[in-house]
Amino acid sequence: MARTTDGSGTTPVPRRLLAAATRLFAEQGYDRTSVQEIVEAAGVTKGALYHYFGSKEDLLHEVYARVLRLQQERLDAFADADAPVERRLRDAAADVVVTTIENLDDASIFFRSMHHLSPEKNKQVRAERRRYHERFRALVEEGQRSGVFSTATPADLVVDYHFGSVHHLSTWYRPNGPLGPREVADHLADLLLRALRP
Amino acid sequence: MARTTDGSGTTPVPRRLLAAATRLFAEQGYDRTSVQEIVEAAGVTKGALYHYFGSKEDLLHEVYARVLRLQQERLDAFADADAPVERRLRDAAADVVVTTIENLDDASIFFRSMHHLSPEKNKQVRAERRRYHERFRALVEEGQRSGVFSTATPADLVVDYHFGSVHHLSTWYRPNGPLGPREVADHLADLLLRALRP
Amino acid sequence: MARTTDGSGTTPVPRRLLAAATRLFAEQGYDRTSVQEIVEAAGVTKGALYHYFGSKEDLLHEVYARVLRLQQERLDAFADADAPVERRLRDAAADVVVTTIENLDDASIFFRSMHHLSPEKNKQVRAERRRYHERFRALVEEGQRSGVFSTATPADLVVDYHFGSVHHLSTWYRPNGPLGPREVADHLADLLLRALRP
Amino acid sequence: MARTTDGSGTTPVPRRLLAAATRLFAEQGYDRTSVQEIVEAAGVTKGALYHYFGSKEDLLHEVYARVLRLQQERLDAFADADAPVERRLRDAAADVVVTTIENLDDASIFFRSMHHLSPEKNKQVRAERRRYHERFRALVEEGQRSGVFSTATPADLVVDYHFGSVHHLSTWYRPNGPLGPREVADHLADLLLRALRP
DNA sequence: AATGAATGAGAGTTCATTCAT
DNA sequence: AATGAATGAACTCTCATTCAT
Repeated sequence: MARTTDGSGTTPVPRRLLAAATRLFAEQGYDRTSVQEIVEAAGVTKGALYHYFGSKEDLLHEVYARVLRLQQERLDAFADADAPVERRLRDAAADVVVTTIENLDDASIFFRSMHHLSPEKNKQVRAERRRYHERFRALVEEGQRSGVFSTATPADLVVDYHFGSVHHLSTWYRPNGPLGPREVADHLADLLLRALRP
Repeated sequence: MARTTDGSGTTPVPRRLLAAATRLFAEQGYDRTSVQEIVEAAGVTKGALYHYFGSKEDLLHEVYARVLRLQQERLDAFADADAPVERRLRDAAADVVVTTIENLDDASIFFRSMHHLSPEKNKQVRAERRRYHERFRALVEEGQRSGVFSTATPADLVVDYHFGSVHHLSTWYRPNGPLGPREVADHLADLLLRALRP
Repeated sequence: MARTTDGSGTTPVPRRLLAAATRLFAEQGYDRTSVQEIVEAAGVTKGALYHYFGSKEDLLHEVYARVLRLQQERLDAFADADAPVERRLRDAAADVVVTTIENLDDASIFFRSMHHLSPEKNKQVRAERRRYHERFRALVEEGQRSGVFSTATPADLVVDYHFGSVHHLSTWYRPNGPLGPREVADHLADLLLRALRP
Repeated sequence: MARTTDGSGTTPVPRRLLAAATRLFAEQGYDRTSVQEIVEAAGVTKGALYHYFGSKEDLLHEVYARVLRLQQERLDAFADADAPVERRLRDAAADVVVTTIENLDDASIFFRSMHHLSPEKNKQVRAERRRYHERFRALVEEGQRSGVFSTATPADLVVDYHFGSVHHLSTWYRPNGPLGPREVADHLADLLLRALRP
């Protein structure tokens, strides 16, 4: 009886809905995905969806919340490590690339559909996002203060520079392309660190 | 009689429609903008829109075509200039930042709504986009061959790194923020060039 | 342990449900009140409601049954009293005004939602209603036969005239208006009796 | 080609929709009538309805507006007539009964569905309603001042008394009952005038 | 006695597009 | 060149009710 497909089986209904929504939002965009499509992909009825989620938007918000939590945890772990700052920044910069590639669906949604959230939820997500951004910036500033990074560019801009390339991954990265996640991550972290050389 | 408002006056109807659509697509996204809103903003009726454009999607495509044409022209000019390659790359890299900031609406649309185009049109836009990308990459490769740029990172990845930050601009750049277009452009071009130091 | 709030406590569950339903039906109308709202207001779950009541409509019918029983009892008491007919009619006419004002919620429901009952239940309520109407009419006819009331108007119409104004109370009467229930009742009974003067 | 049925023909679409809505709202109530039913009865599609009316509620509001206008016009005509006040009040009181009976559908809707209007629209309708009420009250007060009507009851209450019976008509009046509109009107006006005798 | 997950039908509304004029 | 009435399909969301536990 225990199956692992999305359509039905033992996976809890909310989990199935979230998985189906994630895939469809990434493939087609939030607006182009109908609630009907989601419930069909999850093998339940509309009523079930609205039993667990208040609205279609809530579903989107849940996708975000999950990604944000995951990324923040990983960044915290790397930033708190016992190593020189250039090592910690490099690891964090590379890790966000790897996890982004490994969750390209979530990433696409994140960077393409955030503006579909209501002002209220948008604010909430932006706040959590900012926390993440600032943790990263703190690493850059730490290196700048200790002289291992150049101070030519404001730390803020450096962070935006790097995250721009991370967001961009979902546009060009293809799983069966010439470079694997680790290789891309190393290259992008490399570019960041090289740009920061004094 | 000659007025300059969008609502009516001497500006040709197709131009008015395009301007209204650009603004609305940028503000609300393609899917969330109704044809009704566009024609109201342009001060015409639906019939007029469908007289000049085959569909709502055509309107989006026209927005793209205009941006692409503009950017390609500017890139060609900078790349063909008579100057050292590091100068030409720097100028091109900075210019795309400035023109992106000066047309943030178009940029938002570009990076958020491309997937709303039909496969056919999407292909066409991607082809033109690739041409642009390759011209840029050629500059990087030229510098790598001549030894002024490091060969540590594949040129393709370098270009994606930079354009990631350009796309990202519409997410964080605010006209009344601390940095003007030119300053941001200098910083971002700087980061690129520094990352390419051998 | 003995609490008096609606939300929970010692009040029996069916009673709590009925009270919540009465208030909500009066405030929002029958159709606009969801079963979910009722059970939340009563502090129970849907299962409990459907344990005690067969359907949402049953709840409405119970509200009616309670009001009808109460009004019939009071009318019978006044009509059976040992007093001249003009006194008995006057007291009955005034009393129905007072009790209507004191239970404006029930009254609103009564006059606005009767048509929401199924034909079957509607018939039942109409039958009990008719019994009430006829008891009242009998008083008018008694007075007409004995010559204390004018026979210019058919007794039926007289009763409808008076009950029209009673139904109407829920439209205009406000508890903190200039007139109290007793004063309104006296005035309306007065108008009825004056209209019946030979 | 020129047919007069509701389903289609030369009657303008908005008129057809209004007529269908009026009938259905009266028969089933506002909440129990679906937009689908209305457009089917009018022989058009939903799109057509929303082309002319902003919402289902707008349709209801239009029904009200039409009735209010009609009634106000008639009351003004009777009140402004050149006749003794008791004659003018009598005529106005009887006329509102006749026109109510002749438009029982509108009347049912009016007195049963007003609370379905949004607070905003409700306010508007109440304001127009009050204007009507006050015109009527002015007649009563005029008679009270000149001594032809008793001052025992406040004029406000007298008006509510009469209109209660008018509203009530849609509850009990049946076209094929023993009394015609004119007869009922005479009786009810009679009761009012008799109640007002000094 | 009571839960609450799940159903499934139907609600009001929006919208890109067409077409007679 | 331009109108605007009308279409028809799709949209998100609500709800009374059922049933295994």
